[in-house]
Amino acid sequence: MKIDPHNKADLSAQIAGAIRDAIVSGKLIVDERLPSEAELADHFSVSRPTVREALKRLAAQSLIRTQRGAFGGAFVNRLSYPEAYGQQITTATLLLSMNAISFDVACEARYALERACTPLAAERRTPDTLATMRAEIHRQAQPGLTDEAFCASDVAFHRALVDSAGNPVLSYQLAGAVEAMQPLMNMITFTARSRGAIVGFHTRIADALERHEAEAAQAALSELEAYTLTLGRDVMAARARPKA
Amino acid sequence: MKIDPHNKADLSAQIAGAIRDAIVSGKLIVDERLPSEAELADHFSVSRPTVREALKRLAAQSLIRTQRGAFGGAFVNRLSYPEAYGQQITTATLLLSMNAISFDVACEARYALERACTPLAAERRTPDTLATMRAEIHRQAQPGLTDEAFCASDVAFHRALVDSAGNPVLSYQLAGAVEAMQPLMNMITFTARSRGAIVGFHTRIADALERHEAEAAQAALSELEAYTLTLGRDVMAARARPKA
DNA sequence: TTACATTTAAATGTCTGACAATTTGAACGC
DNA sequence: GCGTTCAAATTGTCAGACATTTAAATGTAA
Repeated sequence: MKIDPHNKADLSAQIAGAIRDAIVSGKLIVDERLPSEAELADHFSVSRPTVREALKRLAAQSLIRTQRGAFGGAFVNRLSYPEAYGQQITTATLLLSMNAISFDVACEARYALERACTPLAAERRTPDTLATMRAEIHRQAQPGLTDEAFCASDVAFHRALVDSAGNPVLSYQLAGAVEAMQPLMNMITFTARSRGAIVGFHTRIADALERHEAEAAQAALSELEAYTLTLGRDVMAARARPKA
Repeated sequence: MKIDPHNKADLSAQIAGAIRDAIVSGKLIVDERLPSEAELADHFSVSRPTVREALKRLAAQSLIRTQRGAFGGAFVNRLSYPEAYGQQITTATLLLSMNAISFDVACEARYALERACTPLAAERRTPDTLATMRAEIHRQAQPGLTDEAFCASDVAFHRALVDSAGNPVLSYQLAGAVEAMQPLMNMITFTARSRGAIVGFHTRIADALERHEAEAAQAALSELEAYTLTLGRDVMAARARPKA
């Protein structure tokens, strides 16, 4: 593990990069203890605060965890699904909110990804994931639900749909896409009429999955996409002419 | 922006969280300058090194960027696609390598996601993305290519396929899934025979996209998935009985 | 007036040294 | 043998200082 003495970038960034490379390449393995901060400072010929800044960078990416006390130190962290989910969602949310992604593009991506796991979901859906979907549908039919709560339930329904595919890698990948859409969806005002329509689509999807009918589920999903798109466009149009 | 004085977690983590929340919630907007390190230290009643550790955490997630000199400081960073790609790929790669994801599960997820963008790719593929795919196919047919180079070209082909869909959100989501598979794919020894078969599938996919035939492309993709799966299983089986 | 060189101030980057807090293992006494 | 105490190692935090970089402000000459 070496750093370039002629590089004029931040030392802490260089050191973090060197350690990150060692982890990604497998030179440092899971749960292995890194040298102490003092030893790292000595090794890289920098001061301890600089080493600490580098370690904090790695900790922010969940690459290491630290423990205080004797025989404590920094350890290579096994990246868990929940940690990866969290980072995925933060990144995806910011990417969408900061880059003027159109509602149409985000919607298209989301439903394309969901349709991708529908065949697997139709094959493998469990009583458990079906029950989750039914419960969320029931919640969505309750009157007096705020728009935010309706949206949150919508996200929960779609996550259950994704989880039905029984593939953790897919679940991980789609968690970001589905959750990141929520702020955009929250801008929509769901009237009683549109809620009814959405609950109808959700019911059709759940029914199709229960009967192992992938194509019917995909069809309902596509119709839901088209409907969501019209709702979103209405909102955008209303925003474009605020004089009304 | 406040921190809990009774929380016994690291101060730098708390401060980073407070600033992150302010960014994600929109209280701090893109390109806005944060207070100087000295001001932040004063605001949170901590020392400057502690503030710096917090800022390095945020920098590691590309949430802020820093500039030296007068009128420099920390600025809220617009998360760009390349930055998001990079984080996505690092996270996905580690998730796969550290969690004993089976080749089958990873493969299934990858091809499911790719099939999801095939209909869009068939509709929108450009001469540019088609040319990229053809060039990679040509490279893959060269004799004397190392397994690693063949794999890299394979990834480039599939990225071109994904980019053909013309949806940056999809491209972003799938970058991680496709690239993260590379280390797993690198374990496969590609014989001349299997390379020929893969080039054949790739050619069928490119041809189908050129003719705007989504279903033919999906069919070729599914066959490629099945073929990849058998190659991977052979490798795993060979590893399971190393006495041979 | 304009163009260019110089100065200056503000900010981040880095270092040194110190102390606090936490955790573990080992020595000690019963 | 067992519980208690103590020492050592390590991270967490702080204070102050200096180095480096950058851009605005200032001064100077054509």
